[in-house]
Amino acid sequence: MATTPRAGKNSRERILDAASEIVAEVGAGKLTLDAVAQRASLSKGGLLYNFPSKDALLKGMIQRLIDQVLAEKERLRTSLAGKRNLEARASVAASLKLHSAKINDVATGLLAATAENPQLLEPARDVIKVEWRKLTSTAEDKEAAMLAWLAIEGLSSLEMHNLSPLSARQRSEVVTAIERLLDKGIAK
Amino acid sequence: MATTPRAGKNSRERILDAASEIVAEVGAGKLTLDAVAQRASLSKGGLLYNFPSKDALLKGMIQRLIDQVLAEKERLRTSLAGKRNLEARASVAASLKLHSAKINDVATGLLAATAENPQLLEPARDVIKVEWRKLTSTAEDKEAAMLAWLAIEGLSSLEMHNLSPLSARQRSEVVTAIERLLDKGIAK
DNA sequence: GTCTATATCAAGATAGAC
DNA sequence: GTCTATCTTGATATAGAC
Repeated sequence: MATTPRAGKNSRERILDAASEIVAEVGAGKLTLDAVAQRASLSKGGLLYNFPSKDALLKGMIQRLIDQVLAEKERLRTSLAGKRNLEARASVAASLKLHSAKINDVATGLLAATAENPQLLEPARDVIKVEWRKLTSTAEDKEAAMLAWLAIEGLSSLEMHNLSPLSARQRSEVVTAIERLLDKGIAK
Repeated sequence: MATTPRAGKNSRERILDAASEIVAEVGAGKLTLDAVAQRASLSKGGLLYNFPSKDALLKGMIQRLIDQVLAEKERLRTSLAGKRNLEARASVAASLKLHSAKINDVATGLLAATAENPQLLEPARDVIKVEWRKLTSTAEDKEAAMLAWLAIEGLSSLEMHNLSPLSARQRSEVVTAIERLLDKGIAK
């Protein structure tokens, strides 16, 4: 039903789609080669031809996810151009926008999957470092920008693990407060 | 070397210690019944007598961790008594204090371990909900308290996964900024 | 309450045909 | 490039003796 159309895609993309769907729907613990192969409508052998190991598959999934998030942030940065603490705003907006999307469930699962092999997170580390550097070096109010970014990070991490205690009302209060923080800063 | 003394403890505690050490040192992916039994100096059969399944073991680990964190927060709340936005401060202080401790590595690992069985996080969900309710209902400045708590949550989540891009300097700037936020609030 | 031995199973990976 | 069949391993869990 909610399955992405896969006709016309090459095997690699089809496999990545299938794997992401599994992670999003039933969690990384159920991400087996068998399951991926079945969902991508090909055999395990065919799967392993495209991704020679499970690690290679995870690596591919993570890279694609990173690319998607960066692209979204890029779009939002453009649409927010001219605002104060722009980079922080773009990050906040991207995080909020992606939250409701399937992509977030994938991220959650992948994060869990990296527990056995933290090295898989290396590309994410690099990206975060670069984006953070942009954020801190271009902010009009560095402290506000850092806090806003961290707060959104906290919110998103809690929601990822389904641990968020915020009511819908509180959540929107928080979003408003973050915007105000980015506008006005911390009181003197 | 850094092994906790285990003489005089009952099997249950010895097992929980051993399991926590494994998770902290080599990650949840290596938390096998064999490894735990060996480290706790007993057989796999003996282990399974105390915890009839791996899930039961994980459940025990998580509960003990929650108890430890709550106890730490309790102590800190007392020592901070009288300050503005007390609950938020106690959470922030507890999070910062626990960061350097072994307990944080255990938490990281356990979080990963819950990927296969999200239900294990249920007790954590409950505790977070209760603490959040205290925080929001007693805060002198609710918005500041919420943001401070979320920011610390974000920092701690990033550090858990070794994803934090903050330099040592920036980290202490952030801590200072959070304190200021709790003192003065967001600017009007 | 703890031990040894073993059953069972799931999953990643390989080999070679087509 | 994809398939089937098979190997191998590592892990949970059970059974029954001590």
